[in-house]
Amino acid sequence: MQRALSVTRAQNFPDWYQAIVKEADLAEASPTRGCMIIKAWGYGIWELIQQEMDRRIKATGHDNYYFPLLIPMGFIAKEAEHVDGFAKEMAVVTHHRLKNIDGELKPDPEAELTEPMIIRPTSETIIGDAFSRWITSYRDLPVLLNQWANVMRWEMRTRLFLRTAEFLWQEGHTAHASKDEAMDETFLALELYRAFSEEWLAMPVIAGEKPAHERFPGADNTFSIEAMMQDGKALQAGTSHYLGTHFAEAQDIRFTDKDGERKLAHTTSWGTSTRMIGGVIMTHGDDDGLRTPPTIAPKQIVLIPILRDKPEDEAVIAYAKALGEALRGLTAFGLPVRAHVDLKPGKSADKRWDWVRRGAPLILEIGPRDATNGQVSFMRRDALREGDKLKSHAMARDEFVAQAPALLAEIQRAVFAEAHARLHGNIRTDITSYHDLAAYFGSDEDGGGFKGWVRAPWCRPAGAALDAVVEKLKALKLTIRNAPLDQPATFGPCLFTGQPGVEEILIARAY
RNA sequence: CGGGGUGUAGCUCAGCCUGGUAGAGCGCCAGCUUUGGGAGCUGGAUGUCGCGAGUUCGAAUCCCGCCGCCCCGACCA
Repeated sequence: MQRALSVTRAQNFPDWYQAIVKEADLAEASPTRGCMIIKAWGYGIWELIQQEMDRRIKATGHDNYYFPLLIPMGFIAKEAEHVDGFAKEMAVVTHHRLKNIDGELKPDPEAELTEPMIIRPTSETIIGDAFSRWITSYRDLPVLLNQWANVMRWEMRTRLFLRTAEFLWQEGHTAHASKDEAMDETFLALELYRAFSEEWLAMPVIAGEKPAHERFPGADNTFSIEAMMQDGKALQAGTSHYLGTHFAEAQDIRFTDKDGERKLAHTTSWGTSTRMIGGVIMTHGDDDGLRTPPTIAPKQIVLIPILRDKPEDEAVIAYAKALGEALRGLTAFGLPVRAHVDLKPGKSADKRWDWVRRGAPLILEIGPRDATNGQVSFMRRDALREGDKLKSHAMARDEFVAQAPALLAEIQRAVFAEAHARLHGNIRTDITSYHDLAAYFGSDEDGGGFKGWVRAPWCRPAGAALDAVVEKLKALKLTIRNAPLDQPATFGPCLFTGQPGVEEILIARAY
């Protein structure tokens, strides 16, 4: 069977991922190492993610701010764990002028900065500095802010959307009078991400707390949402941190409480990034390209007029334009329907495959017969084929217009249901020992195939005992993703030690 | 940053071992044919062979250095 992509998932999942990013016109590598050029379809998806995420962030009482890209180097040094976590991947700005030296353009040695700047890898330090000036009284709290920005981390190995040196994200930063309040905020953000991911990206996730060794540098608690990709690997799609008073101590974020005492503020931070697009690709993509969930499809309904250089072309174009106009007058997911008439010159078959690869949810092919009979021929991208053939539906024009929002909602439900079944059908709870874990994940060489996740109790060891567990998992290329928020009342024995378990964790291969 | 691979037309790649005029398929352009679905025929255009230095009468090919990308590892809130 001829597929719209050059590689199938079964042949080679990483190659398939690269093919879809390129062939669905999402992004490409740039001349700048590790950084990507996000193209129209990919950036359009990001804008729709931003729009709805921003709405939800504001609806929970946060305001947007903007802080500088460059951070004085001294700032990053203030919180010890934070430095350790980020020092290795920092881009540093050291000069403010170039000079032509012997025909070569070089940083001017005479223009070296007295204090180098780092390009923000995250903004805790520069926002903490502002907090220390803004917060003096309990009346100033809580501070609830968010920032949309680009950040840079000098990653050793990059993959488009999943891990790039520069990426786009939102970072929420808040300061509170008490630990309880800050913890509530941390969970609020986590729940916002869970709901957003499932409702808007149609990407089911499991929210939980990261184990100690996976915490954000400088956090007391780190929580994540984890999604399952079609190869069984886990993808961390959002994180939320309770930072305790670490940054408050390091940056002197103090306030006078009602009782007249000077107290340290409790801070949080939380973020989601363009990485979510990578998650959407590996959740909803198929061998014909992306199946973009209608909520985030830059064009939800694409109309392709079938033209043949004949007089009747004009009527076909007029019919398609009028239909597009009618569709744009509708509302879906609380927003105007995004319908597009593709009038670019070119063969209609090529145009159709372009939209199949990008994953426009509804693809309409409007020919002379449709125009004459007042009909619509359309394909649902989520259920593109019947057997080897493309499945085309026919419907009266007015009925289609009446049905379009419901169809989009149905597609959204369908892609979510598929992903939901995959996630919840592939978490094994019957693996109770490291031996069984190794038997399950260790059998790769004999063609292993799809491996899901394992959910099992553990005794939550610390120190050297935790290191030993991490090593054992590493031998199987496994990581602990998180301890899901919903925990049972009682626990079986620890998967690793056989001692009494204290919580259940998810174990998986991960991106 | 370590090990391996790789870089030749817009894309996928051959040519490199054994130095001697830069190739194929797809795509692109033109013409004709076709027309409810990834069309056919004919003709055409397109290359600093990743970059730099070297050996040679002559380098895509051999030597050295550098860079990008891919895989594995390390690293990765």
